[in-house]
Amino acid sequence: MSQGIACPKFLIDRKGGCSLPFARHCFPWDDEFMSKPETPIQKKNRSAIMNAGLEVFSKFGFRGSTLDQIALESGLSKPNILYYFKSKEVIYTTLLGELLTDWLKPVRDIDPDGDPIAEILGYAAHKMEMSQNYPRQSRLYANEIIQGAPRISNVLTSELHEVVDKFAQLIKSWSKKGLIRDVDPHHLIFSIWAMTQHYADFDFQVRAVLGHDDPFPKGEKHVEDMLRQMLTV
Amino acid sequence: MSQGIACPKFLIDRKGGCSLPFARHCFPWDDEFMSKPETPIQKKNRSAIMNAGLEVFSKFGFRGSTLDQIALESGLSKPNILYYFKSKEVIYTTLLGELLTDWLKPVRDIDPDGDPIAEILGYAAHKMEMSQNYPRQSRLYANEIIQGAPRISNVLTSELHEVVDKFAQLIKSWSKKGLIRDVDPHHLIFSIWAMTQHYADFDFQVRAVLGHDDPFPKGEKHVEDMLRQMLTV
DNA sequence: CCATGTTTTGACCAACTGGTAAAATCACGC
DNA sequence: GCGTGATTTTACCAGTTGGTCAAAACATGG
Repeated sequence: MSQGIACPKFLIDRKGGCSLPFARHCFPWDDEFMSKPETPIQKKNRSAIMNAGLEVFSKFGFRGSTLDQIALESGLSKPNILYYFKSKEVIYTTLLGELLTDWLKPVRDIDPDGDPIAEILGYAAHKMEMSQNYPRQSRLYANEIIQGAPRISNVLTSELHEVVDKFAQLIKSWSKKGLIRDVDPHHLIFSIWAMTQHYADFDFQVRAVLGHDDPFPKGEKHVEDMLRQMLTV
Repeated sequence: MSQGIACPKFLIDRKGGCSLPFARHCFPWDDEFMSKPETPIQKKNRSAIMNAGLEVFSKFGFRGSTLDQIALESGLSKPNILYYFKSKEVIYTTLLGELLTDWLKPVRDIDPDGDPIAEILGYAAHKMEMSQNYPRQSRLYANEIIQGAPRISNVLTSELHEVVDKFAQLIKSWSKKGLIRDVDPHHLIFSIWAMTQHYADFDFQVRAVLGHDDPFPKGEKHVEDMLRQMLTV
């Protein structure tokens, strides 16, 4: 996953200032990106907090998670966590920010000049790997959307909307050229998201239903099969 | 949605007793199903609480929701809510119980002697209507599963597992008879769930991406198209 | 080994949480 | 219109919550 700059622009000033270290001491130069480089100990603790936050928030959502849970999970004390991140909200939005970067990149990376079916299937396969290897990120995102995306609605209606529209136009043009079947591009994208993220978000149900059978090799094959059938002329 | 008996067996005794009215007064005869019939006012208030609980729990999950929110939403005072339901947990599990009944029924109703593609597409269409008309139920369920289904894992591994296996066998037999393409039945079911529930759980994202275009007529068409392509030999 | 800045902690707070108890109010059959 | 049980409210509680603060402990370059 991306390291990313600590404070994506769209998240600034939701609760005053950014989430860089020394949040409470550094407000004057904080927004100005004058911050000193991270010490090893800062790096270690900040990443421990991010990891613990991901663990907790992805399960219980923002409201359902507590700093005490994150403290326990990260092995740091609560005040110590608030030394590295100004508030619970900043931990959460920082996680969301990193996530969105990783989420949007592979859509942007789709090659308009590549083979249409290979490009689409490749994207789906990539999403499938994300579900397999980073299920917590997917669940964090799902939690936020289910709530009505209170903290990222602007990103959804601007950046995501834009990037998806572009992808949809590309799909449409492939259809027109007869390279793939005529499909509703937006809803095709939704079904890719739905089918792939399902394996992360509903992991528990999937495994409960399958018993001891591992979901992944077969699941990926199935999704590929499904899309290929849908797209092949 | 089903009215359902107020207290499904599998939910009994999670936090002592059932969720019938007069919960606190009626413990002796509560489990014995000796309860008096509901008065109109009980009916009204209990349904107001259920509705408010659904509204709140579906957004914030169990941990993230508060009785105060439910009180506000339902227009009743907090102690009054606890007069009708013994605890926050009982409200939640009652909702989950009703939900699971409605969730499992259409799977059981699939006709082994019907036309395979019509049966599968019919089931998908039904799930799609559920997403359109009862999105909060879907989100409540999603929230519970994301958390690892702490209160319904036994139902998932028993009743759901069983009912899905039966459906999967049916699909397999249809494949063998050459009535539909050879597909992985379990993962086909997952993709139906994923694609249809996506329109409820990710409603906000879907609408953000689509702009002013309504998701539903086209979404349903797309899902139908997708499944038909997948299943037609 | 000391001085300075960094990191961690313990004590604390006001607001909120789920839940209780008892009194007050209400509805309705007689 | 009165009595009885159903319903609602008021006041309250103990535990949890996000967050603060000042002091203590630590690290580290000189």
